[in-house]
Amino acid sequence: MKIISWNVNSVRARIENILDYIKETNPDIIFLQEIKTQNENFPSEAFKNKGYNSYVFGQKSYNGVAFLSKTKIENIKNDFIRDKLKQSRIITGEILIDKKKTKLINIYVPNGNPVDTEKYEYKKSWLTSFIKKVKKELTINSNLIISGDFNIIPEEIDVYDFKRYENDALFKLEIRKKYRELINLGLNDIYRYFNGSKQEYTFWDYFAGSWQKNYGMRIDHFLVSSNLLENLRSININKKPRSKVKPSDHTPIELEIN
DNA sequence: ATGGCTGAGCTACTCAGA
Repeated sequence: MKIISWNVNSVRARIENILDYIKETNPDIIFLQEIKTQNENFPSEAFKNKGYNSYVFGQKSYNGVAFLSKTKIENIKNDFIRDKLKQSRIITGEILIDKKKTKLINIYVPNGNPVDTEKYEYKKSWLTSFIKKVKKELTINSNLIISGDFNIIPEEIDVYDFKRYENDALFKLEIRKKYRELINLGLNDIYRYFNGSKQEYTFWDYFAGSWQKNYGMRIDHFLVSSNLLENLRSININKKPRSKVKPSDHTPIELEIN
């Protein structure tokens, strides 16, 4: 099955692009982030018409995450961690992969900039709570797929010019160490797992011709527990949606697993 | 290069993103 993660930067502003993408790619499950709408305004009908169920944890104006899925996702929850600011940043559910009960965790990690503000503190405490909960989760379920917009550049090769980002909330060592902590729980960065030292990005700023100059960064990830490695087939960053008219600033990553 | 786009909410302009 094909599982996709995409920060769409508003599901309503992006609806045509998303429907085109679905038609071209035919994914089984999509993890959406930054839907920027409340549940009642989510375009569930448009997705229903294409054969997808919607599972939404929305919020007015900002944030918001959702699953789209051709088949039912069980045990949908939005209380994986207690969010101090009550922002809609995690939705979880369960599916079967190769008869293994697998937990899907769709996340939109706080950006954290500027670093000398409470926004940065929020990102750190959010990540600390998240790591703690993932660790606990792994004691009861060894089949996890965590994906979404992590707002973390894991290593120097994951950004066009790392020196520019050394004091940025996406690349500060303190934040990258949180990512490593997560990995060290027994999770695998699947893009790296398949691609060695290849340099590809999932995000390009709207301004200053970042896309045209390929001034990007890899901040959207798939982390998969070791127990599921044998089921992985491929991973792909699909740059096509970023090249279209009225694009999101992020592009989808596509995981093939069965 | 701490903001030069973009979106939401709203109908003038702020907040947020990365």
